[in-house]
Amino acid sequence: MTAAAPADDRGAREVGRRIRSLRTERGISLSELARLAGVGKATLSGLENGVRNPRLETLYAITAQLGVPLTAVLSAPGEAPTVRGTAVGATLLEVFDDREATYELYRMRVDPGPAQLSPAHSSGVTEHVTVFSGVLRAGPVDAPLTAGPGGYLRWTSDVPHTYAAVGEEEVHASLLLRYPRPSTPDT
Amino acid sequence: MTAAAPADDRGAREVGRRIRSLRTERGISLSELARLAGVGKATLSGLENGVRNPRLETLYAITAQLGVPLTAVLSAPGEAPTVRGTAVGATLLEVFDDREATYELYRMRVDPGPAQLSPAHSSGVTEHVTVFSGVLRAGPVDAPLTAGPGGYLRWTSDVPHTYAAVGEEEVHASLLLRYPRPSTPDT
DNA sequence: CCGTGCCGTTCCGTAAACGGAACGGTCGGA
DNA sequence: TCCGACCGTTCCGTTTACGGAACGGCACGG
Repeated sequence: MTAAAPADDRGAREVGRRIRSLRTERGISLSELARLAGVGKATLSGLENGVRNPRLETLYAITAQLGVPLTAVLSAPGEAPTVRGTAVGATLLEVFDDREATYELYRMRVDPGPAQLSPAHSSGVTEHVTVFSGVLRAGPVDAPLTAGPGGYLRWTSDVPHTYAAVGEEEVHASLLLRYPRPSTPDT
Repeated sequence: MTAAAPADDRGAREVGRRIRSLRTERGISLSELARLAGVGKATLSGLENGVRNPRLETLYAITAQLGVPLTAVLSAPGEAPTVRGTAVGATLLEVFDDREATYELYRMRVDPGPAQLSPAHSSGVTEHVTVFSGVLRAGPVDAPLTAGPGGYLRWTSDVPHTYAAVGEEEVHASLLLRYPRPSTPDT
């Protein structure tokens, strides 16, 4: 199938896949979601299969019913990685400032191949990684840790550390950097 | 029918306003942007004035020409919480689809006060929380876990679970939901 | 003073997304 | 075994966003 996809602007297909994922996660049928969202079954079917260019209104009705913002189903393909290295690409998703620390939340991708080294950060900085797919080997260069899908790694990054994908599959993960605030500058 | 505004799903108007802003910021005319993006002037005009429900494809062509991601003209960042309960508010930051599982990454805030209960999810779903600030008590109702700033919690959420802020400080955290894929529907 | 060029809007025929109905397939109970 | 309910896909007439062309308005130059 899909020999000649009628309307694949290579974004529509991914959007469809995400919607289908969100729907099946919730355990509801296509028919039911279509009814709840007030759209036709044909519309939703074609949308999930990536054979339609949905109107914004349609997407909005569906994502609202799924309880997610529009941005959650729209791929950000042209998005330039914030950090880029030989093997690691990371996109900054959010920054959170607290009195005690600053957090930076990244989506990280590690390509197969040689490990990438990262210099030591300032004292007290910790890194938290949750692996989505692939197998990641990361941590201090002298004592790296390994985690597969769903796994969690944490280390203090005040020493040089390394990232590497184990095997041929590229690794997707969330990376959280925690920078403790050196002192509390009163406002 | 056709009240005054034919197509104001209160999103289309804002989208149009943002596009017009981005265009005028760059000092280019409507006609020129339409030509560069490969869309008709009528299309862009109607879109900026919020009298059309654009197709995803159209929006993509225009935002690409403006050099901004699609998300830039849709919902503003820091939008209303996606999930809202008595004590917990969460915003979906990203969805990641893997062959084995789907991940949803949220920014979560838990207000002080009574704990909020969450029903059981389907089997195999795990929740991963990294606390930014405050002290969080969360997990299965019969065996909740506790973590402070920088701490990490993980539990399987196929049983009813609870979230609560310990003390008077509101809790900020990242929440990662992992939904194992029940089966492999596509090729 | 009027022609020229570009602006943004409006008109109009066409292409495509839309909703409703019909279809084949699967599951569970009588 | 049969029947009914529901699933997701496909067909089809309707609605509507689409691009091209024509329009009025404004600024500049001859």
